Amino acid sequence: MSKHSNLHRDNIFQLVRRVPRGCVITYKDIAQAIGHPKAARAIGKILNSNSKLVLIPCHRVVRSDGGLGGYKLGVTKKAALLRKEGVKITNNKINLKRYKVRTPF
DNA sequence: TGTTTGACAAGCA
DNA sequence: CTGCTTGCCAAAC
Repeated sequence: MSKHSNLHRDNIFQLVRRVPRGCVITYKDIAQAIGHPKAARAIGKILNSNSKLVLIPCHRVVRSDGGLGGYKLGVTKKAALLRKEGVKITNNKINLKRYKVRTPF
């Protein structure tokens, strides 16, 4: 059950899985990490296929402008999860300077 | 195999 | 600051 293009997909999921509680990462950061700086748009599409929402905290993936982005179960749910982890959201925006992970990639 | 679709991003008016 | 346009990439049609 291994298709070749799943390599990136798995990279993405494993990367997101490392994002600690109370922190966020951007779609763009992920794109750069897998070697496709311009593929941010495709990241969301791939995360959308994430079936293991509990194992992979994709609610911690947000837009590079601090916007929430989307979520399989709706942005409302996403915002609730983030707030529960201590991430403050003001006017539907997140302070990346404060919550974004320090790139250990 | 060509076209359309999105959980994006950057530039510009 | 807000809204529109163009570029990108993987997956679904």
